[in-house]
Amino acid sequence: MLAAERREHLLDLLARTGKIVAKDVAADLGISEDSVRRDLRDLAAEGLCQRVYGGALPASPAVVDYDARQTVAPDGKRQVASVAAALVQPGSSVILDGGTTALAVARALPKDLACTVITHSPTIATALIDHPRAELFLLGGRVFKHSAVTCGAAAVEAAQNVSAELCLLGVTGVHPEAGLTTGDADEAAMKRALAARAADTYILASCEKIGTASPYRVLPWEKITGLITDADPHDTVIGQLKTLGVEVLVAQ
Amino acid sequence: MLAAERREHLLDLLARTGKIVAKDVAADLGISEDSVRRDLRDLAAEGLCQRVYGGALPASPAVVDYDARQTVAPDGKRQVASVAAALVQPGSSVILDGGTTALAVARALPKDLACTVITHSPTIATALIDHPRAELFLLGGRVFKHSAVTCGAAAVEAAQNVSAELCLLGVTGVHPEAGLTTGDADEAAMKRALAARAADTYILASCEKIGTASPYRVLPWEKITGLITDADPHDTVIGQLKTLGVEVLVAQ
DNA sequence: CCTGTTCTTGCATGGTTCTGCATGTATCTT
DNA sequence: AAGATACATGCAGAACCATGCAAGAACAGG
Repeated sequence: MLAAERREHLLDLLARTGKIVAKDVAADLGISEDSVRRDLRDLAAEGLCQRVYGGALPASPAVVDYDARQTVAPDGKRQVASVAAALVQPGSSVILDGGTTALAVARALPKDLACTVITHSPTIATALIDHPRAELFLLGGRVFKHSAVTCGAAAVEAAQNVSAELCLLGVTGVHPEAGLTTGDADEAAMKRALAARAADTYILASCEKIGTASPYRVLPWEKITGLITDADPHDTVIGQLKTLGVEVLVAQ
Repeated sequence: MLAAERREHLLDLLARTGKIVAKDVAADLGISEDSVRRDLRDLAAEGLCQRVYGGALPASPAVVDYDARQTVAPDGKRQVASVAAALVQPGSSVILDGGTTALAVARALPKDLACTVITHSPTIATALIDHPRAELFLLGGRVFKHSAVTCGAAAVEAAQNVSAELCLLGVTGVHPEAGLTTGDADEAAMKRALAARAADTYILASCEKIGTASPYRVLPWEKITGLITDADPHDTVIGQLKTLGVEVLVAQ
């Protein structure tokens, strides 16, 4: 592993997990703690991180301000994203929906993960440009401005030509009776088309979506593999979903 | 193995694996590490990679990010963009290429202009999300990371299904004899496909492109309507182009 | 076909940078 | 307060690098 690459890795880790433990990283990468410490010292000297006893933390808020605004996903979404990102196997293909939670998933993917990402969101495509080993496929079509994703006939048609192991879908409503719902008919159709092209479909649902419903039905429960959420596992709605046979992955 | 071929190999390797270890490549190709190092040094000098101890990494994404996000396009590009944006008639359709100059054009479009923008650049699509009256169509396909645009068979096929009054195309080289050129074969093909779908094609060429050539020919002079540039109108190369019958719009 | 020039390549050299270890010190935990 | 953990420093070996040089290939002109 190149020294510069190692430093990249550290920054990436810091951005994703919010902290670095020198000992752990050294063990992970199979290098001495001294090297890690030296790197951290250098990074701190450049203002890229804050050195603390035992490891490092992100640089002071003032410095990361700009990045932070971009990366700022509420904790819940970040946790959901992190669980979802872990589902993506090296070498596999994943269909990634648009939306802020899906964007958080894109950002939670390790920088050096070799996988194929298929998406209908230009925002997500842009976010993944700097993942050198990720193969990117963008589904074209009319851009639906409200959600910043492509939708409509052309986009659905484009989706017919891809397939993947995994589909990670965002929705705006998760309700025991109403099912999975969203605010636009075209968007709902697009989500259906995406889900149909993957072996497994997981729903990304940060806790504020649970128990709510939007006008347009996306999918019935039978069509999905599971739900990823940061909601309290003992929540009554979550309980109802489990009764319906939905696999619930809880992000804490 | 030819020197140029070797450099291609290095760039390819860099794009695929995200890093180059001089030692390994030298062993793989059966050449001395010195040659590899010399190549890497040259590539780095051209900004095509970032030289680090032990090998090389992709040209710093941080720099690209910075450029892309900061609205600060160099004055020249902004002037070119402003002239190009003025060519877009209300109610018309325009095919917009990727690249920094095209991005500047997108930003130069009046916020309330009602038009249809067709693009293969997710970056440009994202930039136009907040133009409420602009209809946006994104051409899908495999994302070519170096330029952040979709390229390849699927993208070219998608381009066959659109048409427009105007096409605004960026290139990396504008040369009287070599014609319009760019650095990637797939990208060149995509640009040709885009130009073929518009009644008029204008080339966006900030002054540093004038008189230079890249490996792959995009279009001959006959296929384009005009050139938009901020170069000195009395420049000898510009004079030669005019002699060739190219309409030159000079941005001041 | 020959000759001189230019470019490329591999090698040798000497300098620079990196890395892991050892040591003594600082900091944390109990 | 004492033990454990983390740290900075110095050091030596290793890896890496720029430079200069010479041999060879490619090329142009005669």
